[in-house]
Amino acid sequence: MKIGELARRSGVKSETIRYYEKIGLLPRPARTSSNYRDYGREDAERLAFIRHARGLGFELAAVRSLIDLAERPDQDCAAVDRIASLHLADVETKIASLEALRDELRRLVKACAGGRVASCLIIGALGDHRHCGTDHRPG
Amino acid sequence: MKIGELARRSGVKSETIRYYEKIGLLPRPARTSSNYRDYGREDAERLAFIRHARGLGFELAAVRSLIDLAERPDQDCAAVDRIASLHLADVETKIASLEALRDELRRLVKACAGGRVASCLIIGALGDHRHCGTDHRPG
DNA sequence: TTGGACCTTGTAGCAGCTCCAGGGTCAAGC
DNA sequence: GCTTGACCCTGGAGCTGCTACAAGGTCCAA
Repeated sequence: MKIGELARRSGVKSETIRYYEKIGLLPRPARTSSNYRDYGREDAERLAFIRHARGLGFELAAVRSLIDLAERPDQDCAAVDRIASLHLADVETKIASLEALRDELRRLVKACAGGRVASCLIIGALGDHRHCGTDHRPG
Repeated sequence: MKIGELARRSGVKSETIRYYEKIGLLPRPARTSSNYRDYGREDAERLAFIRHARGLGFELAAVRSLIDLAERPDQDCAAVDRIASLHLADVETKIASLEALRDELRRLVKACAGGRVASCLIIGALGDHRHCGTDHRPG
């Protein structure tokens, strides 16, 4: 199977597949006589695994660890659980800060009653020094 | 005021301030005889505006637009409202997909009852082809 | 005069792709 | 046999929003 077909089957773009290979997330596949990448079932499965993990928001480093773990079936799966739990906590943190952001944006948008920019409450809030202490940035 | 003091006052790092200048978000400030950047009150206010907007999660392009608008006080503030509303919608979308992610991660983590990797439900789910259709990626 | 804190510039790095240029390969149709 | 178009190859640049160097200049105090 050439890269295009693998891309169609997996839902991962050819460029991304090549990128995964470059960073060592996918092994270098066999090559045809004309130097085209030639993938098999195992490659497709590994790529599917990566796609699922990425779909769940795991970073590439975490995906790498998960693959390593999946290849050592005898080990205790506590390490897997740890990676997933850390990621879950991370997602929960992100949600919380985005919710705080959302609430503040809602207040601002609601307060805007139209009119000139000069009296715009959104612009006013952005220039307002009373906001200096607060920092909503996630992470 | 030199860049270090502006950084301390604004809570924005010197490197970031220089970066904002480089991309044209801050104007090039006056210089002292020894070529140090020399900032005034207006610069500090503009930087505070940027920091507030960034704190609310606006992208730099949006911040640029907001600054442009803030400098035309006679205009209708509908454009401001539009930028903020779009951003709010964006944040809400992100929250929704993160919540879906969180729910799925919670299910997985909960399902993991310990034991060997071979029987780990998390690893199992990642390799499972039934997940192929779903894509949780935000954006 | 020496040290340390500050400033200057330019460049490279992070994540995770995405896209492009400039070329090679291959099958179908005329 | 030749062209067309779809596909493949490599290497490198670009995206966001900083952050972190390196290598040097400036200034003030002990």
